[in-house]
Amino acid sequence: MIKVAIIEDNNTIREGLAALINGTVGYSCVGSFDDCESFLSKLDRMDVDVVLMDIGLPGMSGIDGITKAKKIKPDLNILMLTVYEDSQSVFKALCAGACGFLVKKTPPSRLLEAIKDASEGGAPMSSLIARQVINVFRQTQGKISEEKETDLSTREIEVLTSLSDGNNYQEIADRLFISVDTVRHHIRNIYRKLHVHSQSEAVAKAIRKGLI
Amino acid sequence: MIKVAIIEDNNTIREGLAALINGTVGYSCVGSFDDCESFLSKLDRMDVDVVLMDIGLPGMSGIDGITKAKKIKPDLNILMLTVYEDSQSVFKALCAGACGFLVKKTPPSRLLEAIKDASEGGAPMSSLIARQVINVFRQTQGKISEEKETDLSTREIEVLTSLSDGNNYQEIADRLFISVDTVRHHIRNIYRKLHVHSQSEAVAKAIRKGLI
DNA sequence: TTGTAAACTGCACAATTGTGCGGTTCTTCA
DNA sequence: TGAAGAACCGCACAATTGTGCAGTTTACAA
Repeated sequence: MIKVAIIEDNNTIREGLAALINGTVGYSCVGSFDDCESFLSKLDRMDVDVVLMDIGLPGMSGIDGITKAKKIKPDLNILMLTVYEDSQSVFKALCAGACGFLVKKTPPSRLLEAIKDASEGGAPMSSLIARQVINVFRQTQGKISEEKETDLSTREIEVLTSLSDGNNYQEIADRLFISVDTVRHHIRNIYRKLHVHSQSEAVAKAIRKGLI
Repeated sequence: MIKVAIIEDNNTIREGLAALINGTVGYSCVGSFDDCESFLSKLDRMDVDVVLMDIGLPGMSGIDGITKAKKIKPDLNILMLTVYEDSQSVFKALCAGACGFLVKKTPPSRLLEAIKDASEGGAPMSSLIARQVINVFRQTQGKISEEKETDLSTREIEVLTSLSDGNNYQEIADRLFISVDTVRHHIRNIYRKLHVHSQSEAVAKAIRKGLI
C-alpha cells in the first residue's frame, strides 16, 4: 500500500487526485491540504510515502515547502505538480529535494505509475526535463572527469586537503606523523604538478578539478 | 521521418532493431554497424537523427564512441543500449554526451517512443537512472544556492578571486590599484566573515560555497 | 638486480603572510 | 544628523611560507 499526501490549493484538482488515489488498489491518500503550513504541522506524525505538491502555492511556496518537509522527514519522496515545465523552478525544486515532476494534465494511469516509481526510489519526470538536468549535470561533472589527467599521489592529496582545512605546515605534519620538511617537500611537488606557486592557487585549482 | 543508426555487435539484436525500425511508419534505419570504428568513418556523410549504441562494444568502447561521434556531429542524439544500469558507466556516458538510456529488454513500443523522444530533444531514461543523476546534480548545484548567506563585499570577492588565481598581496594591490595594506585589510575581513585563518582555508571555503 | 617512483628527512634564508594597533573618506539608511 | 559599513591607507613584527640544495628508505616493475 503506497501512502500519498496531497498539497494543492485548487479544490477540484485536489479532490480529483484524492478520489483517484483512494479509488485504486494499492494506493491510499493519507492526507490532503490546501497549503504547506497545515501539511508541515502534521507531517511528523503522518505515515506517508509520497507527497504530491503543487509548485505554485499561496503562502509558502512549494519550493520552501520541500526544504521544510525534508528537514522533518529527509527520506520523503516529493513529486511536484506543475503547469509549465519552467526550468528555473524545476531546478530549484530539485535542489530543495524534489524527486520528480508531473504536469497537471498527466493522464491518471501515468500519474499512478509515477507515484509508484517515486515510492520505489525512481525519479519520474518528462524526458524534456531530464534533458535539461543532464545538460547542467554535464557542465559541472563533465569538466571534473575530463581534465583529471593531473594526478597527485595519495600523500599529496592528504597534504592538500589538510591545507584547505586551514592547517599550517606544522599542523599537517602532526596530523600525518611526518616532519614539517616532508610537508614542504610534498607541497613542492604539488606546486610542480599543478603549475602553481602558492597555497591559494593550488587549493583553488585542486577543488575546481575535483581532486580534493 | 526519424533516421536512426545502430551500433551493436550482437547480430540478432542489431538485425531485430533494424527490422523494427524499418517496419514502423515514420522511422528509418539509415545504417547499422557492429563496431564504432566503421560507424565513425561514415558518420560525416550520414544523415542521421538518433544513434542507438551498445555501451559495451568490442574494440572502441561505446563511451569513447560517443566522444568521437560528438566531435564529428555535436548535435547528434545518442541513446545507449545497456544490459545493466550500472551507475558508473551511465555517468560516464552522460558526460561524454549520451542523451538517454535503454535497457536491452525494453519492449518495442517503448523503444520507438524513446527514439522519438530523443529526436525531439528529450532524454529518455528509466526513473531509477534519473534519480541517480539528480542526486549527483543536487550535490554540486544544491550547495551553491543553499548556504550563500555569508556575503562578502564586491571588493572582498575581487581580492579573494585574485588570490585564488595565484597572486600575492603585492600583485593584488597592483591589479586593483590599491595599497598592499588595503589588501591586508580586506583579507582580514574575509577571514573574519568566513571564520578562517589562512588563504587556503578561505579559498577552499569560498569555492565550495560558490562565492568565487 | 637494477632502476624508478613515492615517501620520507634535513638545513638555510629571503619573501610573504597574519595580525596587532592606528587612522580617513564616502555612502546609505534610520 | 548621526551611526554603520565599505573602501581606503599606514606601521610594526613575529610567524609562516617558498625554494634552493642534499640526502635515505621502501616497494614494485623491468
